[in-house]
Amino acid sequence: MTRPLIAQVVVGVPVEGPFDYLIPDELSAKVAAGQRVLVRFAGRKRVGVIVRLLANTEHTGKLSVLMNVLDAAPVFSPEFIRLADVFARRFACTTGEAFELFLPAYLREAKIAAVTPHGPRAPQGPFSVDMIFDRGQTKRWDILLPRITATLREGYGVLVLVPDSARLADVLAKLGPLAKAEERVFLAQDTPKKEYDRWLKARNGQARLVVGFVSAVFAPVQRLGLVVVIDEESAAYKNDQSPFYHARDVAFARAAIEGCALVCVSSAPSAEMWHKAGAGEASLTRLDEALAPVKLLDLTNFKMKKGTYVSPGLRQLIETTLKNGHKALCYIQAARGVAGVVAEIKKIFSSARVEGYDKASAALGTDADILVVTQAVFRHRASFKAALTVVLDIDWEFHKHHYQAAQGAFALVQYLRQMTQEQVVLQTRNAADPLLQALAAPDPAAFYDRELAQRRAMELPPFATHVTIILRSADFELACGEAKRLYDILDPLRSGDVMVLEPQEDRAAIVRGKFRFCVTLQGPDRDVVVGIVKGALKAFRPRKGTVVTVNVD
DNA sequence: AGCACGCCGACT
DNA sequence: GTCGGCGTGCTC
Repeated sequence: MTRPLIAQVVVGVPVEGPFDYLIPDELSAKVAAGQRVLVRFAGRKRVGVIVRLLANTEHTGKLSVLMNVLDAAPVFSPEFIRLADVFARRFACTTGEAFELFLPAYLREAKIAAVTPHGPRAPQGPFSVDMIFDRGQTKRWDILLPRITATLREGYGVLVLVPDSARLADVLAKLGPLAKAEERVFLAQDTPKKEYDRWLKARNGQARLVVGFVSAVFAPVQRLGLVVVIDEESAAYKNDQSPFYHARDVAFARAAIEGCALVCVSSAPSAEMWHKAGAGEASLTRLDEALAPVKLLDLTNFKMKKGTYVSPGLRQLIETTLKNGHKALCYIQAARGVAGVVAEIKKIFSSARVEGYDKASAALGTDADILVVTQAVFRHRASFKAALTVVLDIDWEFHKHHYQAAQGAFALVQYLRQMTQEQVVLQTRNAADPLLQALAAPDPAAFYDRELAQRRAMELPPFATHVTIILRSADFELACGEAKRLYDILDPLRSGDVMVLEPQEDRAAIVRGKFRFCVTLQGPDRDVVVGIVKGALKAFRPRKGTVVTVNVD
């Protein structure tokens, strides 16, 4: 092959590219796909990434010349170049923006990365997906630890994702000596230099076991042999800003590209993963464990004072529990606040020790007879147990108006069961709801079957893709008008099975003083729906003062 | 995204 | 007259 003269480069801007650059003689020995380069783009210097080298260009205008090759070796492996491509199509951004996301902040600027060349490619293969459904929290490690150990022993790298710092502590404790020697934890709140140092240790093959949060899914672990996603169903895996990627989905794509194993672990698998298992796209391993039974406490015939939660039925249950010298745990949504419930319960059970526990609490009052808690209690999921657990208002969880609400309520109940010895009671005014009954059924498959049937009927994920385009502005009229204007561009683009929903206020209508409107598209084929959105956004230029973001599923 | 170009209103 | 607002086009 003749010496490549052209480097195709992508940069972190919302235009797809790639852009062709001439390779000057003095740089010809250093250019390679995956290299970071310095280019002049639209009149100013930018850091870009070479995606391919070509012998000639198809671009008719005059070409600019590569200014510099930044690093001694490519920062990105061929697998990462493919991941950027897949990521951009999946989450509706450009390849250049994907590369920027993959890099630690320190390397988004023209600093030099002390990277060593990639080793020869030797996939661990084959690509496989396992869903471990561990109803408790301990048996999973009988599978995970040997797998992680074996993968490391064979000379392959391991990436473990955890949703939050409580899980991180649990996981590091379980990994024990393995973690001491080799783990590298990626923390978002690190300084750029520290984040870069850790990134570099993975990239240069010194850290072969990496444990981290959402964005650690991009950690450049070398010779990747195993990706583990702990508590796969956690909402924390969804990136909360644009691009709104889901770390589990990225892990899936990454394992497929690298040709390695993906293991998802959960006590309450997402409906998406349960569906994948049913469709043969993942193996399902069920680790059964006896858990406290779940009962519905029907409030239909009780008139309760507004803002109170203790029904006569619940009062009896708690009395019995206290009489037996046992503890009761009352779960309330954080937004309602624990203080009011603590006051109500103290009034009823004047001789009992009642304590609240939420995000702000220093310690869990383990001596209390009755604990009123929010989701913050799951920091103690592995250690604390009560005889009786009550979800004071399961309907609030169950009827949040987004499609993962029932899934979230199911997970909540499963976690609470792990902390309960005798029974979990759900107070409800919808005791006849078949999905809620399925949620309380002894066999978890009952819940998934019904939930997935409903999602199929309503054309919700995983049976369809939903893409929401959010327009935000400090000016209400502007945000509203822009949403309407975007809708008018999208509407004629829809094909037979793609629906475009009328513009409406976003679920979070005002965030930090910005009004939010959204336009939602849905359709059975993700590539088609995302393609339409990308096409429309190319033609749509938001007016000054409005920001557009895209959220896939 | 970010920049240049170009067209209209209100100021020394 | 011309300064500067922002709509529009373009980036190898």
